[in-house]
Amino acid sequence: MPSEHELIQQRLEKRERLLRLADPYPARVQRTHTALEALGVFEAAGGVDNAVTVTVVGRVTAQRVMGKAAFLDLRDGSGRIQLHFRRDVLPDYDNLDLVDLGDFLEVSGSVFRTRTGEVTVAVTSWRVITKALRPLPEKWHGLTDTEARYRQRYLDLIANERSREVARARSIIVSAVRQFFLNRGFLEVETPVLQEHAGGAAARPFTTHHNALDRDLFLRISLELHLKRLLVGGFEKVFEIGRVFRNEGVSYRHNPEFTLLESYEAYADYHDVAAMVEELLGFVAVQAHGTTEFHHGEVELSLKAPFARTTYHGALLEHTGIDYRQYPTTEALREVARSRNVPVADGASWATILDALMSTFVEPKLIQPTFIFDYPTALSPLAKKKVDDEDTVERFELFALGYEIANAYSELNDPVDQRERMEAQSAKQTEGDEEAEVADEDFLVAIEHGMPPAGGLGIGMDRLVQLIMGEHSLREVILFPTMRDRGDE
RNA sequence: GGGCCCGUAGCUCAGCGGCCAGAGCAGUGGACUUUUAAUCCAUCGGUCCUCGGUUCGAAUCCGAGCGGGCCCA
Repeated sequence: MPSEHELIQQRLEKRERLLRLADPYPARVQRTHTALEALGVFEAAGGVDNAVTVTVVGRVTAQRVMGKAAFLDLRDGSGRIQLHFRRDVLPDYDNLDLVDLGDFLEVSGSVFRTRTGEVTVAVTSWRVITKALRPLPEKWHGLTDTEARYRQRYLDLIANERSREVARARSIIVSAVRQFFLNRGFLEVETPVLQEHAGGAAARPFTTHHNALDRDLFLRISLELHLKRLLVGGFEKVFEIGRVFRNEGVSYRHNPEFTLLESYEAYADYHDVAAMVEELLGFVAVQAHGTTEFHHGEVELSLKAPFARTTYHGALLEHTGIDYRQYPTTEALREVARSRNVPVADGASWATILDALMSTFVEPKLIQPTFIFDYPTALSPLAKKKVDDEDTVERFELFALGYEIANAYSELNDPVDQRERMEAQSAKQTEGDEEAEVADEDFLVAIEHGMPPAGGLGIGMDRLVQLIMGEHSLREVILFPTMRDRGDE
């Protein structure tokens, strides 16, 4: 782009001229106050002009030059402060010609209030501490192009307060979740990302290769099987917040890498976990918003316990009139799906079809947090069966705003049952179901040594941030979402 | 998977068959010592996403592709 090229050339020339005066990229800078603190000490000193002197640093976001004086806006991590430069006090005033929007300055001076009322630094000395070579987005409209916001997030963060707010909220939410589990005596652990078998969930893994070992490895798709090994090892409460990878499409709902929380608590069951999840969401909401009741646009959301509770069978029956127990075969269920215009792939299993019915007719209706208990065994190869019902497992999922937030089981710890179900999944994979679980012999050997009864939980952290912040797209809560190649350049 | 919308200057956008593609901001030059979307004058800046087609003539119409967004089952 010739025009952009010209803008960069002009700035490169200014950089050269600055280099002749002083290094415009110094390693060390002075700073006595942030912008916010500078405003604060001025007020604390009684709002008297020139009573306090500060040195502040930050990025120039606006310039209003009037011949022999100039006002610049300086922004740092705390906020914004105005600077006043005067030719009669600054021998190097003319060097302001070398300053562009986007450059970083270090400035010293006394603080005063202008006649229009703005607290401002009367600059007595200044220097460039970073010369920028490319122009920033426009000051008034900012950066609105969604694609550019995702591909060049740094520009989005410079231009859009909301993006900064979401990023900060994410940090608060993740740290609140961590604090919640630490407070309850859970041990935070880290388990392998590179694995021999990518198990613990139904998803296609990414494959990679270890050269020295000359062996293919997979990026993990869940945290489950290693955390359970730690239960075998004797830790009673463990959790991990980690990145997992699923080799699926990219959209506003899916990113190939996302952040998962999983926790396991020995001697607890899924009802204990449900109670804990209610507390957890309430805690996180209070940390982020100061309250469990908040709204996103029209939607009033309450994360105050207790949440609504229903069952898988009951919810599907209520919203569709379908009693899935009457359709025990794949063919019968496929016919039901067809009659409701739910598209079903040719090779789809009974469980997959059932899941399609749930996601189509039930999940989108669950706006307030709602627990769905007791899933079909066929959907849940790692959960313990109900005592009185072979076909149902002790599992719940929590939904809110129409999507899944949490997934929990009374964990299957009968090694014989676990082996049978893993081998059944394995057989499905051999038949071509690429999302079926693979048998992990090492894991099976581990639980054959005895894994205590336990309640396990998984929460998609990105979804949780969406829920708390009311963001529609996953790409708004992931700083650097995966994007397709643009194909040019 | 289906439908709709968008892609024009660094940024935000207009132009929707007809002189040479425009505006604001940013940039450059000038005026201006309390401005704050500063103001005023002048000026530079384009692969109109890509490829193909229709036409005397295409940013504009048609087709395909690429990228992005929204909606639906």
